[in-house]
Amino acid sequence: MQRNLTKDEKREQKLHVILSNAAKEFIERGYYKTSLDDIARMQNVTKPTLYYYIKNKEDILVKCEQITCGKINSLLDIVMARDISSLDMIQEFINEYIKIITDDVARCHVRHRGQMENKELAAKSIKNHKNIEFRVREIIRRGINDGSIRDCNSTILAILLFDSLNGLTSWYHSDGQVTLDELAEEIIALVTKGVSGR
Amino acid sequence: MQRNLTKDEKREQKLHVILSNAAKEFIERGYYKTSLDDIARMQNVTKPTLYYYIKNKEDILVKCEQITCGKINSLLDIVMARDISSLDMIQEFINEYIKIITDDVARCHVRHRGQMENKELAAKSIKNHKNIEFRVREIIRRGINDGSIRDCNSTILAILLFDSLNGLTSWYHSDGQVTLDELAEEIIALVTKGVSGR
DNA sequence: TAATTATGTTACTATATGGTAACAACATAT
DNA sequence: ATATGTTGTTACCATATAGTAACATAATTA
Repeated sequence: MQRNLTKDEKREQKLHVILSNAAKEFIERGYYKTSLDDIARMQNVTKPTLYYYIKNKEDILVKCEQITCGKINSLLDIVMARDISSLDMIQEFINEYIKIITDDVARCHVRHRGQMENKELAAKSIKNHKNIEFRVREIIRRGINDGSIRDCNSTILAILLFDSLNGLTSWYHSDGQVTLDELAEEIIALVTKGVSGR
Repeated sequence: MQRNLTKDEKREQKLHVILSNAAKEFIERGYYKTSLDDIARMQNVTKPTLYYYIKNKEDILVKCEQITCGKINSLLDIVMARDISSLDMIQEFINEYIKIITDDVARCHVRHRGQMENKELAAKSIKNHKNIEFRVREIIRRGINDGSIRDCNSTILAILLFDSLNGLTSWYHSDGQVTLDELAEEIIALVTKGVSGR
């Protein structure tokens, strides 16, 4: 048995359910094809009730983003603090990033990042991602300096890395044939060694 | 001076203008935020006029897809017919694919692929892409056999390759600092050699 | 020139849906 | 017990917009 939840914890929990359900639906049917009525129905409540937990429809995207970017930045904090080569940092990052990103809320964020109708929110969203990309670029740059990473365009590399990692969100499902570990291994091999035969 | 266009050529041309404009707007503002009235206004016509060129709004996505997939499949025909190693085929493919994909109509297709509301159209769209992916996988498989490509999971590799290439559509703009050739070079280096320092 | 077809327009309908106001019931704290 | 804040409801509005019908006109063909 779980101890009784406080009022705030309950609220938090309900918000999380709303976000998960909405995220899943946004991914499967699209943001505009999923109405607030649909989302409310999934919680067995009515639309106005949602407004106790979210400011408006777009706020769902914002909240998904906050949660996901929070996780990614924490991961970067941890990885960058470790006493390992930059190449190893990248590998470690890939390993954990995959785990973070294959979750409905994160998927939803990746798919809708920077697409808010509210210009300010959209700008903030893009900035959020750029910041994460910048931090990874920083690791790459250090790697080029310490020799663990081949001399290359760190900007392009960072982008390509994120494109392939984020691409996972649209095809990887945990119930498929490929496990997360296999996947991570394959990606890391590709990133480090490339595909060349000899 | 250009010779006079036939009726059908004119029609074709107008359709192309509609598709380009719509594609650009769908990318920038989103499919649902761009109304048919908006698109019509760009051509200085009214909404009903569009219906002489397209069946309905979704048909714009379908037509963008047909054009783009046509180009990609032709490219694959050419590349696969050449008498070069499979690794070289992949390199050649990347080189040309980048040129195809950095165009508004292709961008629009990439962004909206498989997202039609009409289930049949969506299924056909996914199939279209899967077929292209399959052909690239076939090149990879041959490459593993002939030794030009390292032993790896061809399915995952094909997907990752397309994810990073298609990712270009959301950040690469020809007016930026990176030229298409530099970009292709960097991607090919990454794919073949990876990033490892030594 | 007459007839037909392609291309365009104005005006409209049907429908969906984000958001809100007003009200109800419940839990909690004093 | 009573007051207060929280969480929920029903009913509604405003607005957007895909698609169509009916009509007008230009262009092409017979």
